Amino acid sequence: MVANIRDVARIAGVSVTTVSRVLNHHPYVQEEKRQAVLAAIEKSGYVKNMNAVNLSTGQTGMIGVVLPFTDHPYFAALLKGLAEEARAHRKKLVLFQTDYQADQEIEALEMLKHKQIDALIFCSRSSEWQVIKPYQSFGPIVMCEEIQEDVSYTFIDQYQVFLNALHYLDQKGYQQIGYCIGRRSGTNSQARERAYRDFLKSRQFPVNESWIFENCYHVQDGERVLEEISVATQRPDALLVTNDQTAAGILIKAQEKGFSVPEDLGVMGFDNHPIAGMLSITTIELPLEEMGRKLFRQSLKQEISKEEVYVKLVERKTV
Amino acid sequence: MVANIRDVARIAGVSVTTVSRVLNHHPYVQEEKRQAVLAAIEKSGYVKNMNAVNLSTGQTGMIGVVLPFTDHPYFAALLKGLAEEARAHRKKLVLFQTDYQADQEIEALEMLKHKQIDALIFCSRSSEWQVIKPYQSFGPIVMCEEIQEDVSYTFIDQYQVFLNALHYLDQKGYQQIGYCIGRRSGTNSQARERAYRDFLKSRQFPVNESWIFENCYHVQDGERVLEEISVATQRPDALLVTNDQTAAGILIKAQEKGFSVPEDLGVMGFDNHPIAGMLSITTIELPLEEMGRKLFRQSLKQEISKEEVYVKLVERKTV
DNA sequence: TTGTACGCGTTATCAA
DNA sequence: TTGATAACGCGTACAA
Repeated sequence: MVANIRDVARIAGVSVTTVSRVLNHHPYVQEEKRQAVLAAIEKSGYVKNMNAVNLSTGQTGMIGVVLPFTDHPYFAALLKGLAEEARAHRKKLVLFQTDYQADQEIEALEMLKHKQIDALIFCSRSSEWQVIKPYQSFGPIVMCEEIQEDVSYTFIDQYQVFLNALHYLDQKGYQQIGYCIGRRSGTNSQARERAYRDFLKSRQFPVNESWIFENCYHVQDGERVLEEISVATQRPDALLVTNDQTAAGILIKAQEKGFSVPEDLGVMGFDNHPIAGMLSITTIELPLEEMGRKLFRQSLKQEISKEEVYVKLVERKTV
Repeated sequence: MVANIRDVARIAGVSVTTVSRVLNHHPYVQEEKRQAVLAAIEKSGYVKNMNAVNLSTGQTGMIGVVLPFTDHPYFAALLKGLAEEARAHRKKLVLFQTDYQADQEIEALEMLKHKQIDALIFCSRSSEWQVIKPYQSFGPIVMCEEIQEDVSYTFIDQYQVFLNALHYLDQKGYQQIGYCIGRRSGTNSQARERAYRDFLKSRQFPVNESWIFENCYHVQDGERVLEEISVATQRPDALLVTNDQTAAGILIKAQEKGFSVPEDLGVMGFDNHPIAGMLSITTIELPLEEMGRKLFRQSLKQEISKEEVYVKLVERKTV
């Protein structure tokens, strides 16, 4: 019933090659035969089976994207940039929402190996580099972190950015600085932690492990952080908060609890998400969509490249 | 260089059929030969090419998802549910971020036609049903709206929900009610508009076209709405706002402009996004993740089904 | 400019 | 339990 290229050829009275040429807009085909083929396609209800094309060419036009969640503004913004660029290149994105589960990352890598996707972009990862590395032989792999390995990536100099932010808080007179972060592991987080510890040491500021708050992603996490602070005996006087959602939660709860910001507590966010504007949060703007676009372009190239993007301090009212 | 199933067969001294059986964990294969095949796979560095499998089976294990943006909380939540269920079924999602461009929807439909994806889920659409309809013969298509056609969908009874919300505002004494919406077109939006007009007529409330605000998706849109209201000669005393982001923008700006909510202006949001909790917005909670999960399950079935999900009023302080 | 014939790598069928 | 062989549908040298 369903016609294939051979049926079309038969009906049109030409060879499959000619049909293929018409299909792919190749030159070297008489207008007359072209029309005959087109008519045969119409008549037979022929539909191209891309799986056969993929098998023959060894490509699928699909690029995999690994990220923990899509419902967090950070990753949503990254994804937006990726999707824009993918559309511009007429490629499609296959989503791997991992929830930071390594097995989902492996599935993505396996799909690269099995030629279901042409390349793979990691917006974040749980797996060790050593497990990812061998898959590079199956296609381009792109990371979103500064990693000292032979792989393409787009990065922000997290160490320097964090250090600058700390200096800024220092300048404003804060001396008991803590920070909120998603997870402690991950190259980006560890660069931040190094910056933090180096800074405290250089300034001889007090170190208090309980001023490092983990699992901070959403508004609720920020509320939790302020709850903890409010009952602590030793309180930080400023927080570096690695996303604006958490910063927002902190502010909301601070108001509730009667903490005044920035007097009792300085709060510096990251991302410059619209919520930061709403609540007048001083924040560090990250060019997430641009990162997404760069990441995508890197996934198209065989050559390894390293791209840096830069942040911008947005001064508002919480520091 | 790269080994295929025939190479493996040759090395193991068996037929390709036997290799295929081992690969697919079929019974009917001697342990001895099994081991030989496994050894041959190891030795040859054999990697399965899924495109060949897809060609042979006519399936890809990929499901397409069409949505305008991924960086809006409404669609992000839907996508989260979809992704969860996809993972549970070991399927992958292919993303079509359309920005409401019909041509992107066509591309998705064409991929279904060309067997690149097994099914297609529309979270929203710009195309006429008539253009989508013929593609149903190529695989399951699932919609996220109540549409009187022979197609699967998961829906909220938008007419009734909007009507209930309007009655609630009425009960609270508001009489000059307007509303904010994303776009006027779309089944869901039109059901809401019908509810709105029917309600006003039944109550003989004034109709004022300028109280219908379009293009409301983000916080900034809400700010814009309140700017407009503040300079209007005839002001609404309450707004139904079809997403919490816009509602939040309205509140922020209202505070700036010295409008008091709910006294001067009642605001009722939709979604029950975390931001609604933060700003104590009275809102109608939509079970978006559940919708995503249902939509995904429908995409796996050939039979057409219609699934309803239900909303919940969350009373807070803006009405 | 056109056609033949083979390659792509797997699964399915059917006979042994 | 195993194997030979035919699909699956398209792209493309190479020959004409």
